[in-house]
Amino acid sequence: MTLVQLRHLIKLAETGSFRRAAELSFLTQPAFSRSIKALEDELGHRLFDRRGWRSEPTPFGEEVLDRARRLVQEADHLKEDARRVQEGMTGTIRLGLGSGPGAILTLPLLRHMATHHPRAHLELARANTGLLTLALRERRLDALVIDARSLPPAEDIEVQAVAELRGAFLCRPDHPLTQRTGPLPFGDLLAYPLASTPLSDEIGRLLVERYGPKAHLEHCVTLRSEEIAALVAVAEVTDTVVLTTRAAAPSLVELELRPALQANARFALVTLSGRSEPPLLPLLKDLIAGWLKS
Amino acid sequence: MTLVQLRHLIKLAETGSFRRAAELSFLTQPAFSRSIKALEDELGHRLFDRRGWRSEPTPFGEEVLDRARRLVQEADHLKEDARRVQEGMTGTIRLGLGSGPGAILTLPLLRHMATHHPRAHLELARANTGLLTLALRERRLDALVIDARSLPPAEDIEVQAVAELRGAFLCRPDHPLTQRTGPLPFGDLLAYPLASTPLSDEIGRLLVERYGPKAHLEHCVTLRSEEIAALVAVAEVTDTVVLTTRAAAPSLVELELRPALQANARFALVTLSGRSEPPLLPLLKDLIAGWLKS
DNA sequence: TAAAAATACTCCATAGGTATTTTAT
DNA sequence: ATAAAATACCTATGGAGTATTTTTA
Repeated sequence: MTLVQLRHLIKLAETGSFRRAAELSFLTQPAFSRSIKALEDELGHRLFDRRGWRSEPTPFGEEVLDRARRLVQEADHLKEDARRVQEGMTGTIRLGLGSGPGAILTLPLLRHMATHHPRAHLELARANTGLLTLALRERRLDALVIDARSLPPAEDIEVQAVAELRGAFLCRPDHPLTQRTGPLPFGDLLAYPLASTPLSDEIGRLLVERYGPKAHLEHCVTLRSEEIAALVAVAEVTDTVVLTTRAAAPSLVELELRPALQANARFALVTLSGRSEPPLLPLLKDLIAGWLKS
Repeated sequence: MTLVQLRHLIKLAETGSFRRAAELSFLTQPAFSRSIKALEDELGHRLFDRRGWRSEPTPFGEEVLDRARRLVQEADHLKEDARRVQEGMTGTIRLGLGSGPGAILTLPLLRHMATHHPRAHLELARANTGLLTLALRERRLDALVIDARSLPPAEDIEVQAVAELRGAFLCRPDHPLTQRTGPLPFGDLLAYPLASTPLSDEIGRLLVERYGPKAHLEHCVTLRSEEIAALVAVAEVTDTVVLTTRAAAPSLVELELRPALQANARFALVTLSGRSEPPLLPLLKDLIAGWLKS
């Protein structure tokens, strides 16, 4: 029993004639007849009553036809969807987002897919690097967007840089510190709450190196959460200063320090090496890179 | 895209190895690899990542696998059900029953199918001969069981005799007429209500011929309904005499007349000529013939 | 009798086998 | 270094074409 035979049976039911159905199937009449006969032999019953001018399905044929139509239609859907996946119109992608990328990308990603790819499935997971890489290795996720600095190098993992985002100390526009002119010394920040996500050791060392032992993360950070959006919301209504990427907090303003912070987040796309990427991934990669470039 | 290719893909997913999956598919490894490759080419994507020791589906492959499993399973079900139809274990049959056959056969038919063929679909329709033959011609029914006498001969219709049932005048066991000894003259019946279904002209003529003008149907039948069961029910609780087949009224007793009635119902199986019969029909035919013979 | 389907035969395309190379761990 | 998958090449089976017969309205 092949899909081709089932298609022939359906064409035959549509036309009621072997000759005509053969034409529509781009076959000669004998070849078509043999195809039907092979199906009848395999199923053990006559499927069509040959009645000269117009043939018609046997009762058994009617039952087979019902199921054949469903089967063939599902096969067509499979092919059709494969074509659509090819063109990025549909498909499934499960993306893990680290803290920073989550804050910046969640909304634009959801919005873009909803408007431009309504038939595509996007699944977002927000978690820390450790959980995300675990999920990636277990094939629960297809790719991650995280800060490359938080990722321990590994053989089985592939990292593609996506964008470098400047880190900064941010506060609300009418914050007392914004009244001051010229770059601030780091010590002046310490009068206010300092909020940040859990940062990598690398950033910690850089801060101490630049601003002295007072800048030790354990010491100076008073509010810590993985939820950047929450930290930013707090900074909007209090005197809290937030250490994060500029892009994650469009409502806040940047504080100029002396010396300048010059610490960047290196957003990267992380995938399992040796595994083909889902068809939608290149599209998302371009999108994200485009957004973060500006 | 063929069902065979989809089966191969599924085997591959089960084993994670081309070599092993090839074995299980009774193919050599190169042949198997080509089958997968052909599918990949047709769908436009790699379905499996070849990773030496153990291969695994690509994200796209996972999506295809889901649908492939459903498709193949449905195909298997189709074949399996065809086999079951072959063996009379399942299938659908739509049977039309005339008045007499309906009264006698409805219950036994339903009971037998329910107990011996629980997976088979039986659809019964009770109506008069005209409506039944119409439904048969429109393929709304597969076969009829009716009294052959009520059926006008036609080219496109095939009639197989099933059984001849003796017609009789029947009444309840303690009916006044049963007290009398010896055969009754027809006139004695006229003191009581006479019930019957609408009978054919042939029977009408036979009655007049045998018992005189008083036996004209229009004249002597006081209760007429297509529902034999209802007529019998009435005869059980009143002095009504019923003219019908012996088998339709097991609770009643037969009245002996002089001359004897000697009118038979000729139950027949009616099908459309030139149309294959449903696989279940021969079974039903044998059943019915068996029941009516006794 | 005329149109449709089945049969007889021939041929070729495609699926499968064997031998070998390439790839990945 | 070793096992697995891909490639190259060859073979054969089954599906398709042409010519013809059989069937049915």
